[in-house]
Formats: sequence, structure tokens, C-alpha cells
Amino acid sequence: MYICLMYSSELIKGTLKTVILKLLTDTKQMYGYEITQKVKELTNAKIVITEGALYPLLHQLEAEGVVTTETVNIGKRIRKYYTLTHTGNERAKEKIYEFADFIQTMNILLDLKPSI
Amino acid sequence: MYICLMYSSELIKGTLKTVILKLLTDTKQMYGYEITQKVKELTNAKIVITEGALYPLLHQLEAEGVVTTETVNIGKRIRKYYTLTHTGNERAKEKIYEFADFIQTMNILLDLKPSI
DNA sequence: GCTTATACATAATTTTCTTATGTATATTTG
DNA sequence: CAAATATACATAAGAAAATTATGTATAAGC
Repeated sequence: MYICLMYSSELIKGTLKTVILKLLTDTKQMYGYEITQKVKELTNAKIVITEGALYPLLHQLEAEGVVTTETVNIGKRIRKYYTLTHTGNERAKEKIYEFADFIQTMNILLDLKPSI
Repeated sequence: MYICLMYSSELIKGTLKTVILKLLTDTKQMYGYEITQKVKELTNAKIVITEGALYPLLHQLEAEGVVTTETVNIGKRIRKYYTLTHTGNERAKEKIYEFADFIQTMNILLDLKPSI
């Protein structure tokens, strides 16, 4: 899923969608490369999203109507900004809630302290 | 990964190994079916391990020297008990620590409360 | 001018499951 | 007591979701 310097890649599988939806909830408009950099920054490079994972997922989210896109010219280069639709906002909330709940379950299963 | 009534399967991918190692850390000797039931019980059936996911992984762990097995006859049926090796104990600690750390990172990323 | 960063995209492959199938015994329930 | 469910193992085909590799191109820093 990601190039990951800290976590075994298997651990992080399936969280990419949730992470993207969360970032778009907070920032409203982001482009792909920006997302990779933000995640890298917020996680101290413990999670680094690869392009091969990111772009296909963004395209999928667009096809599902979760996000809309706007292409902007920056000099001679392009940026493709992604914005959550109404459906996307709902999806984001669901995904984040689901993950929070999942963490709770895993805390019980692994006998971890609530805040670790 | 699992038949999962509550969580989207993608979310749980990669956690099976950690869960198994944790259970074997606590109980020392478990057999496959017992593991599936224990996880079901501890998670209120939010996570249900399928046999297709479990047995190949157990075989893999044995091949890696993480667990040893002992086959026991129960009437005319067999049970294959799994026990962590020394290496397995170390691996278990690593995996559990890694997951705990991962949860911390995800909490920051998703802006969740420490104990949710 | 060369290297790194920015910025997109896709294809081949691998990993890791899900789903399906197979075999067989033990227990519960109607 | 017959049928359904539970116990208990195993493997194979297929799907999902990544990794890795490759491709194109501009901008910035040294």
C-alpha cells in the first residue's frame, strides 16, 4: 500500500481510503502530491503513500462520486484538486467512525491500554 | 481476510498475524478452531476469522519457526496445537508493539481522542 | 548542467485475503 | 434416530489492494 519505513506494509493495508477522506474533510481541497506530503509530515515519515497506491484510489473515489476534481494549471504543469461531495462527507464520517471502533476492538483483543 | 460482520474487510487486513501471536502469548497452547472462537468471543463477533485465512497463516508461521505444533487425538478427530517458540515470543512482542505504535500514529492522523 | 522535487499516470506483479470446496467426527435438537 | 449444527482439519481458485517499476514532464536548487 505505502512505502513504509516504520510499519510492516501489511499493517497499514486498507487504511489509505480512510486517511484520504479524513484529510479532505479537514482541508476541503487537496491534490494528490499534497496528500502524500501531508501524510508524510503528520506521521514523521512513518507512513509514506506511494503514487501507485494513491492515484488509482483517487480515480476510484471519483468514479464512485465520493470526490469531484478540478484541474488547475500551475505554470505549465497541472494539479488535480480533489473535493469531497456530500456523499463523500458522509462516507468520510462513516470510515473514520469505523476505524475508531476498530481500534477499540483491537485494544481489547491485544490488551492494550486505552491510550497506549 | 476474515468474514467480518462489522468492519470492512480491508480494514482488518494485516492484523491477523498480530492477533494470533497475541493469543498464543497469553494462552501458550491453542488449536486453530479455538483461535477462531476466541477471537469471535472477544470481539463480540465483530471479527470472525475464516479458515481459509487462518490455516495457511498458521502453516506459514510454523515454516518460519515462529510456532511449533503438536497433534492430539480427541476421540477419532485430531487437534493441532500451536505453541510459540522463543523466536515466536520475540516476534509477538514486536508485532504487538508495532501495532500499538501504529494506532498512535493513526490517532494523530485521524485526529481521534487518545482512548476514543 | 545535473540532481532533486513537483505532479500526474498506468501496468505488471505480489501479497493477503475471501469464497468455495473437500473430508470427517461429535453433538444437539426435533 | 435422523437431520442439522458444531467441531476440526486442509487446500485451491479468485479477488482486492497494495508494491514495484516504468513513463512523461516541468520547476527549483546547487
